[in-house]
Amino acid sequence: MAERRNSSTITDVARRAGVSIATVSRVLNGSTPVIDETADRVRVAIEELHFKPRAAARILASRRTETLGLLLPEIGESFFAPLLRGIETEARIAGFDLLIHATSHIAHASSPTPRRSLAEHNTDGLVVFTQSLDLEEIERLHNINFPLVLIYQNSPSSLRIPAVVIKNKSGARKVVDHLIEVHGCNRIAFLRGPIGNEDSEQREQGYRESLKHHGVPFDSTLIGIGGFNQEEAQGTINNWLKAGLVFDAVFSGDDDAAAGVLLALRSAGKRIPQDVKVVGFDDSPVSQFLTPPLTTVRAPIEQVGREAVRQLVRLIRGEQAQGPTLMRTDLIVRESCGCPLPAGKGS
Amino acid sequence: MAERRNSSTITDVARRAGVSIATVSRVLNGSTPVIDETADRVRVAIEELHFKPRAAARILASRRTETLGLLLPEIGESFFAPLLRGIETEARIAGFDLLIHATSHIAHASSPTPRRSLAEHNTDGLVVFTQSLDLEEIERLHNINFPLVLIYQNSPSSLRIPAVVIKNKSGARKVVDHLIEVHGCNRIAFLRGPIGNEDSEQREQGYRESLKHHGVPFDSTLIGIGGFNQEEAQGTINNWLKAGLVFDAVFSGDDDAAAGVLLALRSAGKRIPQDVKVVGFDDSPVSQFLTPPLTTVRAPIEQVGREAVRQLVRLIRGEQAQGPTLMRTDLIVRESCGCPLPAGKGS
DNA sequence: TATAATAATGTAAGCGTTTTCAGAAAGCGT
DNA sequence: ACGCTTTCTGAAAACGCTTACATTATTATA
Repeated sequence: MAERRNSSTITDVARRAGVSIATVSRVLNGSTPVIDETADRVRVAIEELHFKPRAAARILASRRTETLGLLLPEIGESFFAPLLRGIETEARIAGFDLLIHATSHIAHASSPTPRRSLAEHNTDGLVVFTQSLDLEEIERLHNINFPLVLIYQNSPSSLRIPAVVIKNKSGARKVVDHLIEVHGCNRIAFLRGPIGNEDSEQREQGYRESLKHHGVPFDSTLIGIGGFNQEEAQGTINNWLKAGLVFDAVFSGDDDAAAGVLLALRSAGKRIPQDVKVVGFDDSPVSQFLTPPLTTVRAPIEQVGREAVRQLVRLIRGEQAQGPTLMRTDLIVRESCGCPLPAGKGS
Repeated sequence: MAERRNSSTITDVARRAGVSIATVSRVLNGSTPVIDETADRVRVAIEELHFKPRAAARILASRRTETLGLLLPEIGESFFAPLLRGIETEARIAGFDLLIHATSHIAHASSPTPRRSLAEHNTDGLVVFTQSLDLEEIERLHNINFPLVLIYQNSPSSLRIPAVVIKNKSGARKVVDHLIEVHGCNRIAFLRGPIGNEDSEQREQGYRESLKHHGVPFDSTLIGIGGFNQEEAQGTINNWLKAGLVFDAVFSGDDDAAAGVLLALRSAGKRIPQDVKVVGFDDSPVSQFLTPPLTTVRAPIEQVGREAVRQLVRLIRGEQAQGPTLMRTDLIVRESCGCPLPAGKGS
């Protein structure tokens, strides 16, 4: 590789400005007052030499990385962009860098072990998405007092790690209530997310509660696998249709899966919402573009990201940890549930 | 903040294994052969002490960061997830970490200067998305021989920086040809992307070429702003409709914008494709869910990400730089252009 | 005016690795 | 048994910063 080791260091700057490296460091960090005139000389020298402090040296000396880590099981579809946008924005505001690891492929990848663990010494704190880190490791990190914020996942009750989660149960409750109360559905299918996923479980609870509250019998054959993705949901609906299962509505665990439901239903000649009503969860960007526009539950994805980082930064700064933060949800009524098109939308 | 500085260092491991730190480093990196028995002792010690090497110390000593940077103007919608997935996957395979900076908010954010520049000393190389870094800085980095790969943007001709780009012109050409040849359109509007965006310009070229080739007159009033996002596109179409502009098709610069076009058209009571045909570009995940499913040009977004990282890694390893890599596109015919639904899709 | 307090700067000791260099041990041909 | 490689290992010097502490210059106080 061609050489490029010529770049200047703090020593060069100090020499050129006629001060000690400590003073340069001070104007760099504002850690101690420096006489204006001196500081200016230093700034000029920095400018002239195009000096950029090495992050590694800084980190090593200060023992602060100024970097946050984001752990994800995988980089999902519609859900992912707003989440990352929230996280990146807030991290930037707080002056932190962002390191991203999708952990899923670690297991079955060619590389034997992840070389760096994206924790402890490489970041000041971690935003941990559900199912991206096993409980054992979460415990270990928490026990050594490493700042951690969980998102879309509650803390194990013994640990009290701050968590930012969606009000899944009440959200699910709202949308299923709507299906029953407004549209008179009584054979409502539910499409689960990945196994072990908390969101999915809580949404199922809301679904069951709503059923119970309205005296609609629960039928376990109406619970299917959606996997929180389009393909699996599509497959499940196809199978059901083939098997002749009867249902008048589908509550899909998330919007990506709802897209699959719509696809499967339509290609089987079912009309939505006349034959089957469909609702989702998340109000991800796709949902308004689906056919018909999807009735869903708005979960403030970007806000979850921002709030998580805010809490993480507080933790890093040594402030008190918070309990779980519950983000509210809103029912977004569009057309896939059978409600009429809102009036007055034409230009 | 509570203490957690107790974690072990290479010195602790060396002492426990009864070797020098140099030897520990060697078994850590495999840089020099170490007798099996000794190596095992070291490995045991590492295990027992839960030793994790500090990345910062490593970077400082080795002058390699093992980190790649991704520079983006902003974290967009449907486009973004596949791109990042490609980049992250390939980076992981090559053993690099990934640092992400969205540069847009730097300009108008509260923080005066970005604290760290995500270049030179903080990463081994950079994947640079269009409009995320100004030409001056690109030149500077290239001149000091810093590994750089451009995506969705060609290298300034004087510089010869490797770039991974989409065959925009031929892609646009294909889809506009289709509109003219198959559907007989002759008042085709084009919705531009952000100003200065190369993709947009090349797509416009393809559009113009197709018009010219078929003898369809070019009308500059049919060129509008789409901004590569839903909102702007929606606004433009609304304005056109209000102004009574006549067009029989819209070629939207990208799929996000196409979604906006569809929304605006529909809310004005236009039928698609009967009244107006609509086509997009990218084949982003939403496009198949739009109403009607969007005819578009498939651009291999995830592949762009992967290829960019592969080239970047080669550059970092000191191999020869490549010229621009053009990724092929395919016309994806769905229904929004007026083509009939493909047969045999029912289950 | 002498002296204590205060403010600005410099000195130098780390931070935890990698890596160069040199030394010790072991193998080998003669 | 002798030197000559060939392996493996250790000592110690970087890497480029931050920061505790020492020093000097300045001002306030008696």
